[in-house]
Amino acid sequence: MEDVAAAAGVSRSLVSLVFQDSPKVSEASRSRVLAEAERLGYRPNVLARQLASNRTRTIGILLDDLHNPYFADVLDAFEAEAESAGYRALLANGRREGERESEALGTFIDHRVDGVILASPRISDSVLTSMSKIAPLVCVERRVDLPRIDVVMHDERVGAQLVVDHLIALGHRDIVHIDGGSGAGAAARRDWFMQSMRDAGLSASMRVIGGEFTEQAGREAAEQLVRGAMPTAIYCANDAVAAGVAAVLQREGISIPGDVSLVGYDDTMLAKLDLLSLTSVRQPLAAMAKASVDLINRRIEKPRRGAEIVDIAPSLVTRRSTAAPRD
Amino acid sequence: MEDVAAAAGVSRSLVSLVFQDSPKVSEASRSRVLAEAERLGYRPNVLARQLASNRTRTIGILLDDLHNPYFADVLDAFEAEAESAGYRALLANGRREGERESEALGTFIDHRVDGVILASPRISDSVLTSMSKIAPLVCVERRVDLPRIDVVMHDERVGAQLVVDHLIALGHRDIVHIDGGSGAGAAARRDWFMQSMRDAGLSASMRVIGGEFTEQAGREAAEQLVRGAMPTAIYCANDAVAAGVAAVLQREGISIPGDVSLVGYDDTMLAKLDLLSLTSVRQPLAAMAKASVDLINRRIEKPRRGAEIVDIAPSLVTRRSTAAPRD
DNA sequence: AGCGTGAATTGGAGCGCTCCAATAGCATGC
DNA sequence: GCATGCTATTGGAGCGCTCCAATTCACGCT
Repeated sequence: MEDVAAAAGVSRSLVSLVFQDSPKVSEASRSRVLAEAERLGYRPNVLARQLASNRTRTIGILLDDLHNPYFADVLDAFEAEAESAGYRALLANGRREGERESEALGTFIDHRVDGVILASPRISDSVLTSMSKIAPLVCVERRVDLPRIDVVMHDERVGAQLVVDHLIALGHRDIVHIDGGSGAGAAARRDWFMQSMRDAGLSASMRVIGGEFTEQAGREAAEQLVRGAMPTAIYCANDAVAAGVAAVLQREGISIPGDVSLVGYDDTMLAKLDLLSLTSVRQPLAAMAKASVDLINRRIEKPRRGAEIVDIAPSLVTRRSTAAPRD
Repeated sequence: MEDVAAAAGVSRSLVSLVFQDSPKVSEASRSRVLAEAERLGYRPNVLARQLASNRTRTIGILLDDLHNPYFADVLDAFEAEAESAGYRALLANGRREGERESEALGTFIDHRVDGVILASPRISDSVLTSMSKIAPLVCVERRVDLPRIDVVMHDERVGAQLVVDHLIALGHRDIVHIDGGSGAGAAARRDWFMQSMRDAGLSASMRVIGGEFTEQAGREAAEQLVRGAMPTAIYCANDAVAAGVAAVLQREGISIPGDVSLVGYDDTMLAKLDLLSLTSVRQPLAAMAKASVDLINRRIEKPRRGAEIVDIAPSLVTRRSTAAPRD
């Protein structure tokens, strides 16, 4: 920096201002400094800059599991939003363990991020509370109820409603839900399914099978159905479960959607696969990302604000896995 | 830090040494400092530490596309390896554009990472060359030939050999390869397939169809095959292509592996899907990660070392998509 | 000529740490 | 009683930047 300043015949401060895009630098000085910097191959040291300004313009994004294609979509949306709001995104991989997640959160704090977005975190409330005193935290898809922690959810009620309405409109009545067991959000998904069915006057023909958010769980549930009474439609807790179900049905020679309609959740890469072409609920990730970054910005401005909960409505993407039931 | 030092009755320097795990601190001082730090909630500022020490103990990992499940596997392996070698991993998402990748590489450099691992990068040689003067660079799965840039590859020759041997052992002779077009590594994959077929004396019955590394390309190639002469086995440039092929075959009522055997590449989540259960070549990611981090370490020690190329043999994972051809 | 104005520029303190050379403390050996 | 060699500590300069208050400068105005 010293060298650039000398070469351009200005002070170090002026060089600093140029690289901050300050409006109060004359055009002449600006271009001279820029030219010399280019010539000398100077790039500002981000570390020093962050240390001196006490602002990193960085948001930490903590993901649960990058193997789940859903989180790749989540990442994309959030990274894009952070970037367009002028932040750099730092990424960490929680690998489905609360312990590792807490650690990653600590790393974010150590790096003085301006805020952290936690996607479906498993971290304990006590860790969340203590961290929330240091940096703004936003929980996505987990409804925590803690003093200064904002929450962004997609609206499970709407999701269930969309699925049930779609299936009923096609003529289905005998619908099974394979749930996500004790996984995050599984209870809400199941409960709203039941509520929607009841509202439609179908409490008699609705069924729920216990599962998990995995392909394996989908296979097991499907085998159980194949041995017993098949419904005309199966609504799965997520796309992975639906993939497991599809595998078993195919092996058994049961056609989708000819014999049974299949619905997933999350609209991941799996649903888009032509082999599966799965009707699925698409979470409003872009809107959720926008809301999250907004909440962080607002909490930076006003740290003592009360916690907010934002709910955003999902949409249904219909594909070839759903159709009217036979006869 | 000042406060901790005062509370523990020692100097700032001593506190610094404690947090560096220096061996020359007495047990008494160490525990006193640690206790006070704990009590006061002190955590060292990573930024200041990195600035002062001029070492970040951080490796940048540049991925091409997190939507491709292959890269989720790559990330896992490399992150784990970096961590166990005492580095923190910084992640960036290139999103399949050389431009964005160059930018991300610039960000890494700005953050003074100790080294960068580039997975299948599309960056131009000139950018690579200039960046390699600032930080150690390792290219994974791209065979660049530049002065100080090390390369880690999995051995395409072995991969092709494994596939061809497996299919021949099952009794196949009429084998089609759907290639990756102009994608990274596609040429090598195709060429070694042809070489292996020739070596087996099957040049007459071998065929290659032009494609791309996408599901869409797989569908198109499959449609072409369905309309023309079907082989007894199809070897795809990657798993996504195989998924596309499988979708078309299923729709046409062509059974896998009854009528035709299918082989993929990369052994991603897709291959593991029960619906597909795809025989696929597994890249030795853990070994590749280890080699990469090693190369970075060695280049930090000896920056002017000549470029090295490391080749690592992959393995074949056989699943239900391959079997002996009909009669 | 003297003045006020606003824009452009500058000097220097400070961000929170590391690291080096210097110092303190203390048991040894003679 | 003193030099010697340790190890445990300390002071202070310095990492590369930002940011504030102060200064300079050119300009138009009375």
